[in-house]
Amino acid sequence: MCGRYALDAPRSRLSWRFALDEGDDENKDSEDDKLLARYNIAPMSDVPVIRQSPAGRRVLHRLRWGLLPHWATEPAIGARLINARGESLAAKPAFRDAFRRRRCLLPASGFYEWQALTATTGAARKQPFYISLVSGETMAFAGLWESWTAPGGDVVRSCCIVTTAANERLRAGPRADAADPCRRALASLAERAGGAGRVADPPVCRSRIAALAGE
DNA sequence: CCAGACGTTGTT
DNA sequence: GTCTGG
DNA sequence: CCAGACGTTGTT
DNA sequence: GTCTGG
Repeated sequence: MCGRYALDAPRSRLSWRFALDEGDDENKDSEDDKLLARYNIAPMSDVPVIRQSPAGRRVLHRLRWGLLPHWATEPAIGARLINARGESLAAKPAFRDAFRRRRCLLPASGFYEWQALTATTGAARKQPFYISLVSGETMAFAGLWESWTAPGGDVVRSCCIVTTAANERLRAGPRADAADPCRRALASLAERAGGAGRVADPPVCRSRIAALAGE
């Protein structure tokens, strides 16, 4: 599953990595800088998404994470449709249409998974892990998207992330080695977030994730 | 038939 | 404990 | 995913 | 809009 992730990549890198076609007017979004430098991306926020135009152009667009099917009655519906299981989405009413006609990619530097700690104290704590490619390269999630029109007429473009069985090739856990690419990437993200280019994210999450980076 | 959901995860 | 909102 | 709410009455 | 549960 994926409920939080990070993206820290300039447009030029995404353009190269995913062979984007430049020139689309939507490509020039004044908030791009904020969208492309985040280490704690949460559902219901706007995220950069790569879509293919009818003419076949690959373009970076900004959509809300949390799918709003065409039959949705209120935007809050999207809060529960942040992931779609790859094994079943073709048959699910919430995802079927989007799966047939509206697929996309969500570029990411890495993503977070939380593991429950069976601490001796009764307190149920969770340990976050940051997962990224060993190469350090930008990755992308498979995604679906929708365009939803609110009763009032406002249009909301939304998306969700396709999930699948855990990848067996994942390394068996973070190394103590400070040179571990995953740790280096997270440390870099945490440092960036604490510096001048800080992004607006919940302080509690920030400290927890920063704590992970520090160990 | 109508009403209500429409999704995922992880778990003693 | 469980749901909602972000 | 996490954080935070979780409820009712009556009212200029 | 379409499926599921009652």
